[in-house]
Amino acid sequence: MAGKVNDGLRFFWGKARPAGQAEDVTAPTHPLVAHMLDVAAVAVLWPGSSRLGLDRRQLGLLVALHDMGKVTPAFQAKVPAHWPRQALGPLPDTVVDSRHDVDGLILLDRVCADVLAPLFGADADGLEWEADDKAQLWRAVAGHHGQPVAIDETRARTLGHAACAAHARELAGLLLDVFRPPPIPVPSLDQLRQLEWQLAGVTVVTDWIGSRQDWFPYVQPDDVADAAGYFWNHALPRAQHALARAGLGPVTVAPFRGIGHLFAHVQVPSPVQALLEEIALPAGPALVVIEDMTGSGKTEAALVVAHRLMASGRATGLFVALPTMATANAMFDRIAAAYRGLFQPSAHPSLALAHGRALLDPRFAAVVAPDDALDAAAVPQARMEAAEVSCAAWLAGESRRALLAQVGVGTIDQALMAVLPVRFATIRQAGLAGKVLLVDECHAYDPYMQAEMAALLRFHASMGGSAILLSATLTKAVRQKLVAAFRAGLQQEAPVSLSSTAYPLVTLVGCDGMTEQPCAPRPGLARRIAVRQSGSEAAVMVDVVAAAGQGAAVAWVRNTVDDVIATARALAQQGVEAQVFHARFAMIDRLAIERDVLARFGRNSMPADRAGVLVASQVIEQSLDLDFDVLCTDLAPMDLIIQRAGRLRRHQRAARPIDRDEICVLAPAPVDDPDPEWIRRLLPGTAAVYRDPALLWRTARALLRMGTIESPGNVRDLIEAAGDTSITPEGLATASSVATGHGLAAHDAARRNILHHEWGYTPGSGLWEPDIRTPTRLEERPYVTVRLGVLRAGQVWPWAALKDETLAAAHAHRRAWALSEVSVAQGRLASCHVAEDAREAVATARAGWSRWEREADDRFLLLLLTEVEGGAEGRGHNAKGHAVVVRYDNRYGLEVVPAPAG
DNA sequence: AACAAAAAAAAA
Repeated sequence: MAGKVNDGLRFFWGKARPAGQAEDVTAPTHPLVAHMLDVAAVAVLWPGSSRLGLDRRQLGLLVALHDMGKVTPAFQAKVPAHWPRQALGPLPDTVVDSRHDVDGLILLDRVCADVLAPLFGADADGLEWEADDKAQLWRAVAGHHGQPVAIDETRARTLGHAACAAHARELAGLLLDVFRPPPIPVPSLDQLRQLEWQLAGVTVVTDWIGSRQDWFPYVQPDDVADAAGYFWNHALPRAQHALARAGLGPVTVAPFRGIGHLFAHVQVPSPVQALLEEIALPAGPALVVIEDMTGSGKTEAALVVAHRLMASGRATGLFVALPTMATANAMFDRIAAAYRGLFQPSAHPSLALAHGRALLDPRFAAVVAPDDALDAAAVPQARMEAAEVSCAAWLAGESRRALLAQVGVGTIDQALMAVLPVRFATIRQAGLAGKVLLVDECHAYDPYMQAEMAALLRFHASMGGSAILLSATLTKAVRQKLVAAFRAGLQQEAPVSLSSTAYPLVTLVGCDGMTEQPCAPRPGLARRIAVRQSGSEAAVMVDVVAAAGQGAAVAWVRNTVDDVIATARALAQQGVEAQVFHARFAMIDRLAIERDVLARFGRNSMPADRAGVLVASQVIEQSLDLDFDVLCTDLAPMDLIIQRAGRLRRHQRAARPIDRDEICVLAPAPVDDPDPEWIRRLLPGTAAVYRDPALLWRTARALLRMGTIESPGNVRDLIEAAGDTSITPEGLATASSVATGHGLAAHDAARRNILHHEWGYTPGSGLWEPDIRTPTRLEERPYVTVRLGVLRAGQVWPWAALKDETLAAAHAHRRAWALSEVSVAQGRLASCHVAEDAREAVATARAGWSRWEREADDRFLLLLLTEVEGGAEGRGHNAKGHAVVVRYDNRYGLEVVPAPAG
């Protein structure tokens, strides 16, 4: 009879309740066979599985086999009380320890090879599966612990003769009998690579879902005596339920009916929006690059393309990637308002925010439904309809799972980790597979991240995915590189060369080539800003003071925090109380300043409040919608100067105290033959932050020559002129080439780190070593996270809890500490001093932190502050071991100064 | 000699 479990097999356990968990469940363990079938059932029903191109019976069998390694004594002895003596006799005194994922691969690939042979077919010419190719499928299902596994030949010889070999063969035969799959045809190499990566992802996703005890209650060994019966009558119904609860039930995409159906507020589409509503998209996976001015409605235009790609069956969901958590949070709000329009009204797609701090965002936390809320049967109809935006708790709980939601918004890092050899990269791949990958602000990346981006586009295209890139302007070189990466993923090695310098511009890329489509700018958005160079700090200071005297809204963007603070102090001496804004504040204070700055200088600011000076670091460069009458800035690379200039006269205003379309750039004169000290003499900090002085020099020179920044008129020319490395003055050549070298090294480092799709899911596809942590961003120098605390009544309180009482509650603990953080260069502060009598209180406070934060005590510092006039003070040591005083001032932020002697 | 902002970090 089909699917009858041989006597002993049902006693093998697959899951055991962790010690200490409630005993109110019927069984202490879950049979191995049951767990295998649970997970297989989830795989068969998971909508994402359809992309694999496998028959459900084939998929079910492959995924069921993922835990084959658990038949070994090594695994069964892990909980001696559950040792299956009915099958294996008494528990031996010693059992060799071994990993069940590695053992699983050996059992599948070697021990059970002949039993499982019927799964593999031959093609029309009688050509059969290569042994190595079969091994890849086994690797995909066996390597379900986050990274690919290799066969250990010594272990393979041992296992081949072990008693459990017979059990493994029986188990394989049993599962084969449950699923009775038709043979899988011989794949092309390309198909195989796609299949193995995707299979690896599906196995992990479904194993995570199928391992939830509350969705798959433990059963008794006798319940799996009829394995096929268990699969059909228990596993499948539970899997369907589980998928709905996880927020991964099937959803249907709505047909595209025009931009107005997605965004009620769009009455008249902008030219780029109108173009993208109509333009013919290339067949198959497509890359669409949209370059247009800020304020032109690029995001809406991108969602139009995304919807069209989805509606034409090329994708089932969307992931929006942004450069920062703050921009991701803001985008989450915008997408939340529109995403339901992508799907049929009856569908309940999940929308998730994916980044390290997602659950600290109150807007996301508010839409996280309890586990059962998405279970259609359990939720009253009224509530279903009311739930405009929702995300299952299971998805929301963790960033890797959040990527699985039908619509996701998050940091680019979350997507980049899909192409890095980090644990469970495959689940991130599974999350992105079948989605439109929308990358916003895609110019904002350094060489390391650019190389990762290229790798991501290539991998995504290899998996059949489409992508949309948004930017104000890309250099041609970057656009070329990203286009080439996508085409490489489509196996199109023939180079295409970009020619258009039009702006705005839409670039369309597909299997059959590339087209560039110029586009008109949105009417009324054109800008022309004059650029005035100022050669000394003092002169800028005079201008700022004068403008403040006239009641203007003035901003000075400085390149270092120390300069920001020093400038604000100098202004104060002249009677001008400037507001200070940079990132060296505790998060709670930074957010408060941000709110204040937005109220004063934002879109809805009142003329009476606007008079005043803001001295800020790069924090106001992007994403904050600020508007100043007068804008000064330290010299910076061209794209950043253009970004900063966008903060001048950004909004329509009736009257301005100073009414001039002009920015002032503090920069040394771009003389023809600058000496090596050219930038450092005037702006030493700037030289350290922006390492290529030639880039700064070309920026200053181009600005001076053109005299204006005109959008859309000359921004492309300005950026290309600043990036033209063929013009590098001799005096700056050395420093410039050092900087270029750093960039190349970073680029190379990324290329060494990334995963190679074409090598398949093997240990060799990347640096998978467990002790290597591959970062998504390179850190040029180490930073520590300083958490500010205050000792009161023998207890350490997070700084934030003193500022906001609601954060003092126990449940707000995590949030309170996160809001009390400041990031400081380790060179300045490496350790904090804790007085003898505060030691216990500090230890108690740290004990409440997450394991990661607790254990990395050289990276997560707790600084005890004592209140002093105007702020607070603490003590510590810098990286050289010198004693320092940390001053925290409510207006100026955190400063580290040498401790007074003695 | 001098240094922005930015992200990540537990398993099935």
